[in-house]
Amino acid sequence: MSKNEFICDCNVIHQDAVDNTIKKMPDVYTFSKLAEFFKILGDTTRVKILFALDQNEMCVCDIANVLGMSKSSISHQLGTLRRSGIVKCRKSGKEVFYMLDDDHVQKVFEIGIEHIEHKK
Amino acid sequence: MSKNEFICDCNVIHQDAVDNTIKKMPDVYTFSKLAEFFKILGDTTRVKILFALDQNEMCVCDIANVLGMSKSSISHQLGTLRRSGIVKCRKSGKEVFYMLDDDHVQKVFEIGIEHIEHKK
DNA sequence: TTGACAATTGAATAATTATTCAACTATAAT
DNA sequence: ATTATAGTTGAATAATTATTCAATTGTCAA
Repeated sequence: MSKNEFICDCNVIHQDAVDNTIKKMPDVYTFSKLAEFFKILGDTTRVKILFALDQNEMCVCDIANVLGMSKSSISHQLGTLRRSGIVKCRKSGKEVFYMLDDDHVQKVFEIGIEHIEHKK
Repeated sequence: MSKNEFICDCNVIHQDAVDNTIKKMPDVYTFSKLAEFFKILGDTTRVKILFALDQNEMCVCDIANVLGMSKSSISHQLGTLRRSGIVKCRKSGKEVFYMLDDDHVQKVFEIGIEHIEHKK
């Protein structure tokens, strides 16, 4: 019984590549945050919301109308986006205006769309 | 009963912004593909795999050892990544080497990590 | 202060999906 | 041929999550 069986159900084949990669691996927290970031972007409703917010800052009712969905559903998703630091908001009277938090989101978005167009 | 109630449970507040945004909205297919692309990236196991493949092309057993997971689990995830056009592979004897499909993935990855570091 | 409306929130349901397990295919070596 | 190993695959389970519904909060106008 090799020591690898404690870790995995198969042997290392290319020891150099494996060691080299393990050495460079970021910590668990970074991977977890990175995956969470992409996961939040990975939903049809949320990419539509982000597209809309990339055009203009908007309030919940406007977004609901653009997407043809309920206020509640949009508000839930905006909450998710806000808690993940992807959008931010400002209040004005009864309305709450949402906007993209920073330009990383916008960049990732653009490259994402580029990728989709490229694959067509 | 306003005509908006057929579409949504609330009224349009800023008609210009709404109309402007609707006019620019890409088709459903694009949003669907874009969301799927991000969804595939949005998993801890898959971002780790992609990080590894960004260092070196690797076979299934090597990746399994780097991540300390089973061959089967890694193979399932590689299948998902391959079917989404995010990784590609080449066979060599009994082994199958996986690598990133193109540099869009790498770019999105880098900006993603940048975003995480920036938010720390 | 009462009514109307923008927005949020918690609970429930329904749908999606990651990993495990077991069986299987394909290639290489003895 | 037989054995061992790399990899794939389908089904099942367990966990996660998007939307709906109903109730609630906060703000403005009459």
